[in-house]
Amino acid sequence: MARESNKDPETLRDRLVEAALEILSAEGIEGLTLRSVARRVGVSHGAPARHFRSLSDLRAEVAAVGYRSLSESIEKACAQIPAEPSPDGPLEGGPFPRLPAAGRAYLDCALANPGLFALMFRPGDLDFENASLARDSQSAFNQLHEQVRIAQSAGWKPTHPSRLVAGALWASIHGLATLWVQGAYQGVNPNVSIDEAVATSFALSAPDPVSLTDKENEHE
Amino acid sequence: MARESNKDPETLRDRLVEAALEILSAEGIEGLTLRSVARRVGVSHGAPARHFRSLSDLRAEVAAVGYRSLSESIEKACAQIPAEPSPDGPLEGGPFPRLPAAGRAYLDCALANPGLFALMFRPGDLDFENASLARDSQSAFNQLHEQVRIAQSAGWKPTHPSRLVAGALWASIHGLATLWVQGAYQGVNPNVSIDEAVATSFALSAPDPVSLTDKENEHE
DNA sequence: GAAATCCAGTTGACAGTGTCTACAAGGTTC
DNA sequence: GAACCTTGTAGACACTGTCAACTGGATTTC
Repeated sequence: MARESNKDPETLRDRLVEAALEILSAEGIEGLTLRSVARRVGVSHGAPARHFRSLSDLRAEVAAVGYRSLSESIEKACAQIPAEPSPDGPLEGGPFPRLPAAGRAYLDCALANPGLFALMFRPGDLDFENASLARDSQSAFNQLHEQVRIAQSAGWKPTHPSRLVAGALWASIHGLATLWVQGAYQGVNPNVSIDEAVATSFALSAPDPVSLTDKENEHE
Repeated sequence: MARESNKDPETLRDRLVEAALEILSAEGIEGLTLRSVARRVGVSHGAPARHFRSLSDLRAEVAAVGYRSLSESIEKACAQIPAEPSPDGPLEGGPFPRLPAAGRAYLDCALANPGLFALMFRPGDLDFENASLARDSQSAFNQLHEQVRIAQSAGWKPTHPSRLVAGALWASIHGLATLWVQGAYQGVNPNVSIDEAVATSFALSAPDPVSLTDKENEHE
């Protein structure tokens, strides 16, 4: 969505958001200030005020870019898995592996840019009562929700409301991403790889294709 | 552990930590500064430097208090449930309900003091490579880990490493607490109560006493 | 007992921050 | 051409963390 450096006459507003993303990636969330953004772009410290009412306003804008990017990553990850279950069984395709794929994409986004992820979800930084922010963050959730609905229509946890199931899965993977990014998980559970951690989360809460089909292929 | 206002000749260090907790509770994490703490205690702005090398140092100390309080709450919640399964079935007592109880206690701590919870787990604020901090945060996790071991010894997910299962459960409840405290969950999933949300999380990932015993009492 | 030392808190300074106001330059509109 | 609006500049203000110099009192040492 965010076409980058296509058009040369980029507006200052766009350049400020771009600079903010670069700062988040390079220095983390602590380095993101209105003045550092202005410095990076090469304008005076008061210039950003023409485009963002406050620092919170800039943060919300950058977070929105992050939400869109997250949503696209999840969509792409799901699309790489065939929509129809493959003849080799549900492990190879279909709706069930799409849920772990979506979760893995979520996690990869957080690990790839911890600063941006922190900005998007750090308590106290953003005001989720802001309507625009709520709308932007909704899209990624809807991706997950859609996959949950498909899995439920195929027989997984069909009696639980899909929105609640999607919320629980989101919380599960989000919690792991948060704890991992800040090092809290590694602090209490050292020598565990992120792959092992996420696999265990999936094993506990995501639909298990094997158990769903264990009447057909019990020993696989 | 933190005996409050027992001894009158409290040290300034203790009073600073106490003031920091009050500020977190009243104004949230944004209001916590070295100077605001000094003001509340009634000392000069430079006084805290005698007891804390930096603002991060004060934050770590306050977070440690939060970890201890969290650990005690979990312990207390578990202790209220009989250790031996009751004759009415596993729902009424024994190790399995202790896991949801621990999770619920964790969540209640976050909801009761969002500012302190944010301080304890906000990415970028704390350095979990700090040995003391890691040790303090370990205790609450160990509570959960112990309950997982008990549940596993009773037959729940016995093949998964207990540390990984405990980590996954922690991530699940921690994610819900984080998303709820900052309003992100409500933003995408309005009109859902925290009770419904947490019940769904438990239904997905926590051990289900009913399914474990459904050979005896299938329709309950 | 006097002197030296140390500790805890004060005070002032500095650079950095967000935000506000006044201002200037350039384009647009009537 | 004049009025106006937009956009960026420049300076000020209050706030922050951090540092160094200082002060007063308690403690230690001779």
